[in-house]
Amino acid sequence: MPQAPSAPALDDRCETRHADPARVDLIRAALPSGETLEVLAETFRALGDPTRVRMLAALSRSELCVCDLASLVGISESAASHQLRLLRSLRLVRSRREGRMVFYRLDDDHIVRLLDQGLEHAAEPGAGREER
Amino acid sequence: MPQAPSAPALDDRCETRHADPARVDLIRAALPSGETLEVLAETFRALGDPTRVRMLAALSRSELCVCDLASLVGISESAASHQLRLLRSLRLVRSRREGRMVFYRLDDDHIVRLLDQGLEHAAEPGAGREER
DNA sequence: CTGACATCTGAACACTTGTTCAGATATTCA
DNA sequence: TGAATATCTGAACAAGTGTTCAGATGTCAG
Repeated sequence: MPQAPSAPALDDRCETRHADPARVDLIRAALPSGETLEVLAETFRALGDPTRVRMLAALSRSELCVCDLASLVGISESAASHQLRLLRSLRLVRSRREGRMVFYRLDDDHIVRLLDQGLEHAAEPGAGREER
Repeated sequence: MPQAPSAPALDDRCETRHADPARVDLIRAALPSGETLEVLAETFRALGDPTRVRMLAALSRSELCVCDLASLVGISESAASHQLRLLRSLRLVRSRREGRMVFYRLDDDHIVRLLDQGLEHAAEPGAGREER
């Protein structure tokens, strides 16, 4: 941890002023790797769509096939299949074929906890987009 | 669980066949309200951006001002301000003015848990976009 | 008040995203 | 095999998103 020996700071921006850059560097170093953060964001983004979150909420109740899922959330089976492929690629859901049908369920309890945690926040008093 | 009394099912789609519609209706009824799911999705979507998730991860370590946050994640201060407004409107961060500077921090422990939960999933062996 | 600084804001742009559509694949039954 | 069902897939379009840019607001020092 260098502690800014002399450095009159040629570039006298705020970052080199009040909150010394050393602290910023420390925080930067403590952050998860860029790749991990990328995966994290990708996962959250998958949860960040009304259609998909409905599908996942439904799947947290019961295993379901594509067409039931589609009718449940009110989209075409094609659209559902596209979404399920995304969710599957991120290991949020898992598929199981039975005859001509494919049943989907949440991949693990992790996802349930994630949904519940989010619901807790969403259900908080005065949640949801309050300007200023 | 009712067991599909008669119902020859005029509309012989899959939804009325194997997984009886009654079960689907039960699940639909058990889902959180549409508005809650909307807020939930909006919250997750806010977390679903690499820039924002970096900002939040940084804020989980320390309170920071806009320009430190901007330099930390490598975007302009204007862009940071835009993102912070979004995060603030969703109650994910909270601001505090001190002189000309504005410091941001996570709104509550909820957010930390949400991030940690997501990180746990993202850090899982073989996480992150595996095709098929 | 004036100048400097930190942050905020609206408009506009390139880029991404979710859906639809048409058709392909896979499985069952006659 | 051939028809029917359930799901999957690629291309393409409309809608939404994050950034940049220029300028506005609010705060402090002189």
